[in-house]
Order: sequence, then C-alpha cells, then structure tokens
Amino acid sequence: MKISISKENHLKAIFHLESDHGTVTTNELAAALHTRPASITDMLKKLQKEGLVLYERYKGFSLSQDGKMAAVQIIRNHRLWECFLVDHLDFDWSQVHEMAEELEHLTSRKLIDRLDFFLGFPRTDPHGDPIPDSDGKFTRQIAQIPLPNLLTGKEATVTAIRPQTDQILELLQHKKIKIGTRITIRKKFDFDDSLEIEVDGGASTTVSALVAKNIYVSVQK
Amino acid sequence: MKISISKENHLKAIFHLESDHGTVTTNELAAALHTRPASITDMLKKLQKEGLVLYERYKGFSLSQDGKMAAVQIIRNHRLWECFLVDHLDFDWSQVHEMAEELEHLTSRKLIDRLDFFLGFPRTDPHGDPIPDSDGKFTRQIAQIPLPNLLTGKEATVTAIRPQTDQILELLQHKKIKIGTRITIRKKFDFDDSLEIEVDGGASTTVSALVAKNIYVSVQK
DNA sequence: ATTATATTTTAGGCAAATCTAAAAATTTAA
DNA sequence: TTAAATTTTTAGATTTGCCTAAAATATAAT
Ligand SMILES: [Mn+2]
Ligand SMILES: [Mn+2]
Ligand SMILES: [Mn+2]
Ligand SMILES: [Mn+2]
Repeated sequence: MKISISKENHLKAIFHLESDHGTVTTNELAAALHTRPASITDMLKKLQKEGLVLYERYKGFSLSQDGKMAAVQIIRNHRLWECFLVDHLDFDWSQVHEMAEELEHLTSRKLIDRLDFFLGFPRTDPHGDPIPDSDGKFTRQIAQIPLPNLLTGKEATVTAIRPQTDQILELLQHKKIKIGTRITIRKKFDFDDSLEIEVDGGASTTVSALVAKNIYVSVQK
Repeated sequence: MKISISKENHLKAIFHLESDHGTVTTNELAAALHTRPASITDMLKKLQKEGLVLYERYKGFSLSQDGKMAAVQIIRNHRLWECFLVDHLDFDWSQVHEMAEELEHLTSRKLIDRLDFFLGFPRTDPHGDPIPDSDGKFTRQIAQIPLPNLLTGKEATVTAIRPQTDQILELLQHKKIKIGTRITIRKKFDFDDSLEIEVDGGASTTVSALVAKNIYVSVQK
C-alpha cells in the first residue's frame, strides 16, 4: 500500500519528464535521479508489478493512472512545504528545494491537508508552480507568457521563473523582481533583444534577452 | 557522517531507556523498537563501529558522547515539530507523536533552528517534555511534582502528563485539563485517594488516584 | 555447585535499492 | 541493408536492515 521514498522519487521524476517532453527514456530518468540506467530498469519492473507504471521492455514506459495520482500527491506535498518554508520560516526560494525534497515524503495525508489550510490554500508555490488540491486536481492556471512576448506599455505580474537556477535568482533578487512583482516593458532594444522594464511602478532597469526569456508573466489578475 | 533513520531511532530509544532506568538491555531495546534481539545486536555492532555506542558483547552497552548528542538532536526535532503541529496546525497531543516520529529525521539543521525561532523558542513540547536548545542543552526544568503531592488549597500549573496514553488524554480533554491549566486541590479523600480539584479557578471535578498520579504540576511560575 | 532458565549472540537468509560489466535489442548511418 | 553506435536489459554483486533458529553466555534456583 505505501510506496517507498525511492519509488516516490521515481514516480515524480517520470511525471515531470513526461509533462516536459511527453515521453521519458531510461537514460533520461537515470540522469534525473542521479542513478544508473540498469537501476532504472530494475525499479521499472517493480513499479510495473505494483501497477504504477506501464512498461514493456525495450519499448518504453509511462505512468499508470495510479502512478500519476501518487506523483501528483508528492508534488503537492513538495510545493506546499516550499510555501511554508518561504512564507513562514523566511527561507528564500533558492534554498527550499532540497528541504522540500525530504518533506514531500511524509506519509500523513491529514498533515498535508492541515498545512494547506494553515497556508491559506495557496495556488502556486514560491517558484510560481501550481499546487494541486487534495484530490490531485490542478486548478486551471492563469495564462502566462514569457516576458519578451509582453506588449510594450502593458503592465503584467510575474508568475514564474523557469528554469530556476541560483544564478538567475541572485540577479532577480538584486533587481527586486520576484513572483507577484508588477512589470511594464518600457522599451525593447532590437540590437540584443534586451528590455528596459519598470518594476512595481517604480524604478526602471534593463534585463538581457536571456533573463527576460526566463521570466513568465500574466496580464490578468 | 549522516546517520540513517533506523540508526537515529535506535539512538533515541537507547537515550530514553537510559534516562528512565539508568541502563538498557538488548531485550528492552528490541521491545521498544518492535524488533528482535538479534537485530539489536547487529545494529549495536554497527553503531559501535561508528563510535555512537560503547558496547561489549554480553556485558551491555550505552551511548557514547557522540551518540548522546545525536539522540538529543532528534529529540529536539521531535518535540519542536510536535509544537508546530499542535500550536499551528491545530492537532491535539494524542495525534502528533506518529507524525513527529517521521519529521524528527529531516536532515536540515537550519530548518529546525528556524522552526524553533518561528515557534518562539518553546521550552517544552505539548506533552510537557523539555526541548533542548540548538546546542543540545536542556535548560533546567522547573520542579514538578505528581498532583497527589500538592498541598490542599495551593494552586499549581499542570506541566506534564506521564505516561501519555490516548485514554488519559481523552479523559483530561473532557475535564478541560491540559498543560498550563491551573489546578487547586480542594479535598483529598483517604478512602480511595481520589481528589476533588478546582480547574482554572472555575468548576470543581473529581479525579481518581490513578489519574492524579499521572498529572505533574509545578507551584512556581 | 550443579542444573535450569533467561538473555544475548552467531549463523545463515532474505528483500530493497543500488552498482558494474556484459549481452541484447533498437536506432542511425553508411 | 548491412554495419556501427546507442540504448536498454540481464547477470551477478554489494550494502543495509531486518528475520529465524541455534549456540553461547550469564543468571537464578535447587
Ligand atoms: Mn524526494
Ligand atoms: Mn517549487
Ligand atoms: Mn522516528
Ligand atoms: Mn512529546
């Protein structure tokens, strides 16, 4: 009935890779989990026996419905704990991932549901990623676009940074940009695709095309 | 360097049994951990090799200084998480132990120290047990006595319930007695050693000798 | 002081999760 | 369409944490 921590990590990784590029391979999964392809094959056979993945040797694999549900639950745990760490223990988003990697495996369903209540049912984690509800349903996310696609002069809210590296975090922290920050593009420079932006209706600053591409914003709400 | 969850559980159990009756035996430890004596011997050999216990075959064993420090750290984690669960997630003390049993094994020292801060550096957990500080030092506890030893008419504060079973908790919950409750003995009945007590300066109630013996109180503070 | 009882340890095994090296299957390229 | 390269799987080990059954040791009772 209860899934081991290692199995949970495998299911979660499959889920993420599947969401990203529709399909997963043994090698990719091994890389994602810092393990070896042979170990993945071993684990896959066990997960299949438990009905958590559909697997045919040499042909590929994917999560079963049960596997998907299990994965989503862990992702929910992970993201809710990240909220707790950032909002209440005052960590910043670059630090919380590791800790959440452990916290996500706690087995009490009631604990996580109460935590959700305590946090006020947040809809996204500190990185802007959506948090599924207790039944595993992701609420429709508000449409988000990469910052370079935003029309000049139109105000928008930062909803995600992706991918989240320590380096971009450091840069954005310095420029006072985070999830929830309001941004308006003042000027687009065709020369290098850098942008001059206004941050929270105050000072202006310039970001490179690379930085801009990693910032996702939403014009609604 | 890092101690496995199972080893942490062993160290903690040894610590508790040692504190209780000064010494621990293989059988006791096996019972406490719901495992077999042979498994204890195996584990003891490993813990000795790592310098966490002092062990001589057939002669007995005890925690080394390192082992003691590790155990205290886990106990700190356990009790701080119990505080969080009761004070912020609104669980009651009978429910938190299991969850804390998992939470205590999280590896981030910084996490637990921030949690401590978030909680306001509590000195005892919801069961009245003392919480060591980040360096593993237990602050001197205020003197506590079993309720039957309290003088009639002298007001005191409930500081602990021991042992904590679900049954006594249920009873005390019904009578609105918990850690921090103020109690004054109004009458001691010699016939069965039951006590008539006043709870929080309000209504009076009667508790049996057995119940009274499990309630610890402090007159100071 | 023997003998009986209880405790503790060894011997041998098993399941989970990993690994390396080698074999098998698939995919890509010539 | 065969050969080469890549991917995936098997075979065989290892480590950790636990088990049962049997042997060793210590303790208690005649
Ligand atoms: Mn994890
Ligand atoms: Mn996240
Ligand atoms: Mn535990
Ligand atoms: Mn406690």
